[in-house]
Amino acid sequence: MLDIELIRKNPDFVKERLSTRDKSLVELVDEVLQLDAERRSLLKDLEGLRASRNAKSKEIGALKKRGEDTSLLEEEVKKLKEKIELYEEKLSFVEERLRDVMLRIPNLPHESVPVGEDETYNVEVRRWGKPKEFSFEPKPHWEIGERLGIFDFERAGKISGSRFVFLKGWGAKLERALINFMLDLHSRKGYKEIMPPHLVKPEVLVGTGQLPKFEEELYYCERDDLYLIPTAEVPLTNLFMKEILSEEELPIYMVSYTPCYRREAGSYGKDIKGIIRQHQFNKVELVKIVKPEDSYVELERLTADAEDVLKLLGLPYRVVLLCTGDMGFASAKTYDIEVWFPSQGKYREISSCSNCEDFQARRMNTRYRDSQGRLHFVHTLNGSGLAIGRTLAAILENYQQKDGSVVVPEPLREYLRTEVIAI
RNA sequence: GGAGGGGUGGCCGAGUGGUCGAAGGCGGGUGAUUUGAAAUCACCAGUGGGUUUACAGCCCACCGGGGGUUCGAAUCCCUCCCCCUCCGCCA
Repeated sequence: MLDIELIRKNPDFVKERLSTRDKSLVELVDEVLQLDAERRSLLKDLEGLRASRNAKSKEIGALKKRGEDTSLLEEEVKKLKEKIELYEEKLSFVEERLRDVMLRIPNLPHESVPVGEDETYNVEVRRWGKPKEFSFEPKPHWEIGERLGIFDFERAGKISGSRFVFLKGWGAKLERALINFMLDLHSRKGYKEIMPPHLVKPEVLVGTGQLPKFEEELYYCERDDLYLIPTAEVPLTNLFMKEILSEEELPIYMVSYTPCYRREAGSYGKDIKGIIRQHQFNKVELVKIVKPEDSYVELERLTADAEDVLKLLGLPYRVVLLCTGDMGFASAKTYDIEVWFPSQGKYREISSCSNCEDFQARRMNTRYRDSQGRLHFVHTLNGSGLAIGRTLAAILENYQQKDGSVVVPEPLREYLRTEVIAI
């Protein structure tokens, strides 16, 4: 959520920044300004009425103590009460609308973010590793995996539908090895390992920004009014929802492995083959809660920590700075890390590292008290470190051999106790 | 799932219809004392919102959430949520 005061005091700046994402957002700002003015005018009247009611009720109390007659005053307060109720109704209507509009406005892009309406305006900031030259035509990961008997898409379709998979044998083991490898790596670097709930309340998803705008992306359990998490970012970032942290507690670094559940509505036809886009996938997620002045340095470090996973696994990648039009709803600045897929001859997203500044903190109401005793919203960051399924796919493709076997990257060997996965 | 108990400020905890935004304690801040610290003493401090140049003053709201009774609710009623204890069930 944006700071209403910023919108009020500097509407043109807010409009300018938002329109770099999407021109139509300007209308929402105008709506906010109008509703906010309405709200304040109603509130002023209402508070005046309440003040006089309070004063008169107090007087009644005093008069009664002395045994005097109060029926006239009581009659007056009764009339005031009706008027108050009317104003309260009007006000809560306006406030509800204001809140709803506010919750649908995305974060302001940071000034260092390139302006552009789609991914063609993203800027590559660095590359690491050289794509391997194959002496044969590199196969897509699903062909490699099916031949090795480690993917079973058909039976997954039978029991769950499309975009699900059974990982079997070495596939399941490799997935598990990657989870452990990444958790171990990040916890050694000072991230605290967390196992969060996978089902969360609606307000939690409002906190991180998935609700109210992206409801159709989420799995929902109606009987219990709970949502399946689309990423560990949701429970981790919200861990300190509605809390006031002390300055010494910051920064907080967390790492978590969870499955992610996404309906992938509106992605029909995209990546139908393979395990790139699934309704359920595993991910190791990094979340940081920091002081505002540190958040941009922390974003660079977070991104570097995610990159380390690929470096250690020897997978070529590049880092892309997303443009304004391609960034997620809550983010002020995002780096995507894209890993090389030989069969596609392309880099594909495997991690997304974002600084949300105080956007989520406002929604969650997570603050900290500084040494002067003042309250500030924290800044929140998140990044995949990394998406497990896509890492597994990248390993299959980058480490495939002519005979269909796959070499196990060095750091995973101690977890898998094998150097090669063959039929 | 059943029975009972409970949710009050950063924390603990008193408060059962009218100067209660809320006693007291801890923790915090400022000052005094001290060479310094501890201890002691004095004083200051909730959060959000409105008004405003103002973190001054004034006003409004907030005692788990929502609704109700009343001239007036932290206090009474309804409802939901959460926590604790016991029983049942269960990986």
